[in-house]
Amino acid sequence: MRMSDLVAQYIKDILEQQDGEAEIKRNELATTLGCVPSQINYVITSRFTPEQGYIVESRRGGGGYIRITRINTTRSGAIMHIINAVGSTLNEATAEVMLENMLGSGVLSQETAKLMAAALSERTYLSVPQQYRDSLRASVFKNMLLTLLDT
Amino acid sequence: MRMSDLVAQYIKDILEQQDGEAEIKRNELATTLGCVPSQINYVITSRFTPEQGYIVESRRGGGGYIRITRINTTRSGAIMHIINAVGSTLNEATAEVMLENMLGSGVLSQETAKLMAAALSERTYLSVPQQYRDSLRASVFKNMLLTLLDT
DNA sequence: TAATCAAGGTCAGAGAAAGACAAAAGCCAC
DNA sequence: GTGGCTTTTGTCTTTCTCTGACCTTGATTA
Repeated sequence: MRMSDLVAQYIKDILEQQDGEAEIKRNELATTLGCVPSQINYVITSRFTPEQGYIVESRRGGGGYIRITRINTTRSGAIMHIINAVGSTLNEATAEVMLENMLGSGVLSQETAKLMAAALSERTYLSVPQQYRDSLRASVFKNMLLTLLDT
Repeated sequence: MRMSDLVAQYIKDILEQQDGEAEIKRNELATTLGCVPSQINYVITSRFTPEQGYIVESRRGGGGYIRITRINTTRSGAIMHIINAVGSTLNEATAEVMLENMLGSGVLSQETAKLMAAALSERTYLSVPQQYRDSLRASVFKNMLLTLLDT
């Protein structure tokens, strides 16, 4: 197993145990896992980005630390958030961005995201007059998201 | 026997042993079988394509790999069958029966089935005049099913 | 306040893997 | 034997990982 995976796993374990928040000491962790300190930075910048649903804060100097927080600790919370953000109409581009974000933050699986993208794509709505499409899309999107709340 | 056949056979053996999933290291395999690494790429692109029922994922860099997954042909076949069975219109009741059948035969997961049901429900289409709904539903259904073929 | 110590941050370079692609070599059908 | 396919090989590229040297920031202490 790669060193980077090991470090990532270690951090994820802490996040899991501590409800989405992990505070580590860079040097200490590097020593524990037997790697060089900058490896920790590498892992954080490559695997714990905002894109992937994490916030990272740190502090230097004596008593310094690195704190990694998982955004949207609960899946339902994230989904509710999106549902609320969608108004009565929704265009395709916006829908796609939202799907990508949810995919990136692990709220949706690849399969689910693709499925939803298909159900929201303009191409799928060709048989319906343009004037109805954006409100239809909003409705489809929200109804699909609602079903994800109780899984 | 040709080198390419040897490589293909080797991969198929692993797929057989490991329940449809083979993870290999390109250079290692090349060394084992006594060929050049790009030979492996050739075999994969010529014999393990999506058309032939495989999904290939890979990763470069230290600790990289190539993962080949055999797609479940029974599932794809079942999905294709449904797609072909749906005409240019589809009412809610029929859609629901189809979903239930697929759920029952394990073609769809609970989550996927619920998601699709939401995207096809009459309630979701309230903003669209009735006359468009059944063709819209058919279109949404087929497009969603298509995305399930390559997973 | 200045010096010192204790963190973490940055960045570039080396190395490890896979990918792309084109040239060369085989193999058939005709 | 020629044209067109598949196979084989090699070269160069891209992506990802790991490391070390040096930098910046914050706390402590003389």
